[in-house]
Amino acid sequence: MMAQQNDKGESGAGRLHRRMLDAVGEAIASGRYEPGYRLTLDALQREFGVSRTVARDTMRVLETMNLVTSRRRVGIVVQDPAQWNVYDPQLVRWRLTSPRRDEQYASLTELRIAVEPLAAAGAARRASATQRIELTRLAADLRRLGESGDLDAFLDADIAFHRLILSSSGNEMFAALEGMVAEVLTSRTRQGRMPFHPRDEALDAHERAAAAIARGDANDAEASAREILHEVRGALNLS
Amino acid sequence: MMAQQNDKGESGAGRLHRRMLDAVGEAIASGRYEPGYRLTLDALQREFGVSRTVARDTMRVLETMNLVTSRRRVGIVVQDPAQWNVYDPQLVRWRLTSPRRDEQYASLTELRIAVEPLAAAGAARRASATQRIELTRLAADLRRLGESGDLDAFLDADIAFHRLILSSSGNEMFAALEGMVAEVLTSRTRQGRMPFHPRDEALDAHERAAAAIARGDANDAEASAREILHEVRGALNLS
DNA sequence: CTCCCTCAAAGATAGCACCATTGCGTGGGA
DNA sequence: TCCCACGCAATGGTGCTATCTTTGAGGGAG
Repeated sequence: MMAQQNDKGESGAGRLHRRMLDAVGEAIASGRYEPGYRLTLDALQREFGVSRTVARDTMRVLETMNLVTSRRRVGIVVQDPAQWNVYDPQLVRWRLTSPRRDEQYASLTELRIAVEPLAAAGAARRASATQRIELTRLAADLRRLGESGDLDAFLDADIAFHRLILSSSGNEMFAALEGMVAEVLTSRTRQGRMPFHPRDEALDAHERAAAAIARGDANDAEASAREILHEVRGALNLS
Repeated sequence: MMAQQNDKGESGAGRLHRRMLDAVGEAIASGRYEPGYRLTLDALQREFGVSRTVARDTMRVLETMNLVTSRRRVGIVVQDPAQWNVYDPQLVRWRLTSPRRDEQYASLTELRIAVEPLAAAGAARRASATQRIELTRLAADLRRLGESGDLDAFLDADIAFHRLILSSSGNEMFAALEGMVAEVLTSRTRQGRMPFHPRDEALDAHERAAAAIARGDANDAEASAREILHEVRGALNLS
């Protein structure tokens, strides 16, 4: 009867609950809604001009990410960051586009340093034949693109290289970090945060890692991956 | 008209959507609903005797975990495991109580091996004074309980020890793995999967790690943590 | 006769409004 | 001080409309 004043009129059309989710999620992730801040469904549906259904769905999703808890009579309470489900890719994205992006970047980089060497070792043991070949090809591409100076193409190849190591590691927990690594690498280049001129050592290490994985040498693969990440280490204020 | 035959009658009362979530989530995680299997809201609300609202909420949550996608006209489709949000603690739990628990256990253990050494190094740099003291105390407890043979108490202390390292690492991505580590350690003991008689080397390594963290020696902390995890490595069929 | 294109109907989610129930925190009264 | 009633806010339910998109039927062209 007098329902839809908003869904078709908006550019986004469908997925209007996605817009609300992004808005609220980003607000919490960025700290604009502090821990302890109380929301109510009523306020939310008025603020976003949506129905109770959509507001409820949205809050339910944020609840499973542990961004909020909802209790009767008290409302929807923003939780302490320590409780958050920080591996949720959506939350990672929100945090990477917020003022606190630097913390997030540092944490993710440290996680990369932890995971990628073992992922490389796993790949050396468990990658398929085609994955090994593809990895070798990508290492060669990296060499070529690095020397040609095409940073965008280099970034793409670099992402593909690291993704492939993770996904062929045979460990789905590692593979699930694909998107995170892509995000971090992209962010690194885009921001010039880590002045980016691929050094010979790095290119060598990529090739050595690819070769080690190709011939199934887990130890060397792990060591080479560690070397790849060595320069990254400098970006964090540790060691 | 024929609505609530179940919510009050059940012991759980409130959170009836939690029960449905667990049921469907566990079914998907265990592979009982294979990738590509199509659910519909109608079928779900009939199967679980819930209303559309609850069914929708539930599916929305599963959707943000990437366990399913819901497309118009086609229904709700179970996604490929590669897409799953495997770091969601809820999903971890479902997978650990499913027939495929062994894969999950192996993956998580490998992740521990990757993360804990770096977490220990981080703790050596960034732990608070009280955390360092507590860690030393826990290491001593472990020695005592290990020698006394009280496996349950040992498990509790072991969990506390590893949790504390993760949470004092200063990296919230590491800290978020607390629950996972607790789950893995518990599972290890409960199943006798890894025959558990704390060896002297392990107890020594725990004490060395605690001492290294206490005095801020990141390198030694990392090495000691690696040593702690060394015996765990044998449980996986790698290296 | 067959193939392809178009278009309409069907089936399913997306979303809305409104309603009853249930916890539970707070403040007023004994 | 303690207890209880009141009201707020979430939980869960019902029925409806809008919209999308798949699928299949029908018709025209080769």
